[in-house]
Amino acid sequence: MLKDKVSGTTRNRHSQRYSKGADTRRQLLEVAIIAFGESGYASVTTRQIADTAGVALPAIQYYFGSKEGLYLACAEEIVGRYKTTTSETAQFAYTLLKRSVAPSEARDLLKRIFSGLTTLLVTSENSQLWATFVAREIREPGPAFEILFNNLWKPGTQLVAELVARAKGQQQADEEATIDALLLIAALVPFQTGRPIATRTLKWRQIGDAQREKILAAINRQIDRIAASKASAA
Amino acid sequence: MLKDKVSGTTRNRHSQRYSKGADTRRQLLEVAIIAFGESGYASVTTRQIADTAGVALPAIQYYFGSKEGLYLACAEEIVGRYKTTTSETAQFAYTLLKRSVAPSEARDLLKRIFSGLTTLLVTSENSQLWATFVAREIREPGPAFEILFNNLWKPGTQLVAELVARAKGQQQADEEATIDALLLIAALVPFQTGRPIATRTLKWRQIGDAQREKILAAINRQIDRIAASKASAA
DNA sequence: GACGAAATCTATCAGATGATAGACTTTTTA
DNA sequence: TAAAAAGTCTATCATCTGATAGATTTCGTC
Repeated sequence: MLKDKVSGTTRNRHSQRYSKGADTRRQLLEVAIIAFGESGYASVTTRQIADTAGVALPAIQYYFGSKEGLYLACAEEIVGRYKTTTSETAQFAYTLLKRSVAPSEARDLLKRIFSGLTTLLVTSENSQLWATFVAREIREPGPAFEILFNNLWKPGTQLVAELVARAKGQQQADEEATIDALLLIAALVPFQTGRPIATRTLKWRQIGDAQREKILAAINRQIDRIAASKASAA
Repeated sequence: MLKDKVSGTTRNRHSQRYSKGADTRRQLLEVAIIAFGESGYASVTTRQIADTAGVALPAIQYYFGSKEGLYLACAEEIVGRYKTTTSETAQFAYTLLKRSVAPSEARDLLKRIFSGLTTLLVTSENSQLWATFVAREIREPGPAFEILFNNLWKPGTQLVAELVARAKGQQQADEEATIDALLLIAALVPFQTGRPIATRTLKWRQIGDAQREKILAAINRQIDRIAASKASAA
């Protein structure tokens, strides 16, 4: 038997009897994140996942309790991976925010962050997979909404909003800066969630390094424009 | 019997025997657009639609042939409504584009268009319903993709791209202008597709007139910023 | 008023889906 | 080496889902 169906961390209490299941569990998670991300919770069947993962159907119930349990486990797995990937930059940014930040400094850090985000969400094959999972759950709140909102979205938008405010010469993010931050983050949507239509509209066959540069240039233009409009009507 | 299952326009050929079904058909469409828009094709069951519409289950097969037929009919219905709603502004814009347009003129027209779009997609209750339908099909191409892409998305983005180019002092939309246009359109996403998370991030309880003004102000800021950056590195 | 097309209904089917039962296999431990 | 835990499998269940069959009702036409 298995105790904690969701996190699955309760194994090897004081003497592990037999543990090979970690591989199967990981394999199921891997396949499920991709499948749920591509097609959504309702469209994916447990049989599809089990078949693709190369395991028998009841393995899902065995390791995750239910289809929904598997879905939640995917979200937790993603949060873990994301935090690992972005911890350096995030740490640096939070440290910076504690002291007074010059507008140009905030602007450059914004560019740096969005360069990383573009790579993470648009270019890198591996992260596209879970990025679609997150994007879907964020725009259509489901069982995993809270965990993704609190761990990914909320800290991310807050950071961007604070930096936008600094770039505009303010000391703290107000509502206007937060809205600008949302629009800036939304600039990634066409190339992540909206990839099929963006490539078609721009007549791109793929999004490679050349395209990545053009996207980044457009986002940097937008950051520069925000920074340039320092004294806003308030 | 009924001939054309999808468009359903083949009735009353030369002498209509008996026709009450138009009401039922309309009612099914109305309910289906909302349901598909809210939850997506796979998550909605034909029974849900039939029950909500207050008709028996086989009515869907009778009028639309199949669930997918109903879905396609929804898309056609939406295209019709959208064209009706936006034809004035669109006509005006296309006429304008035929002659040389001053940057300030293009900028103002952009603002006017996005003011209308914001009302259409964000404020107005009626259009939110089908807007979610369109947004979903656009980002996850399904059976109705082609019709929505060709009739709504393509002409819309082309128009915005041309105006963005003019606002930047160019005579024609190049790739950079098209990307800027995509980012501008993407600015609506947080408040349409991303409404639940945007309201939560901004601590808004609803999106009323006050919020609409703030959104519009942010979009206008972005348009002004684009127009201000006329001489871009090319 | 009778005929027939149009429309709507009840009942049912075949397949898919999430979940479970229970037998069998693998590995650890004592 | 035998007991026990962990893991995996086949077979099956109950339910849901899209679709169909076929009877019944509605209403314009002649």
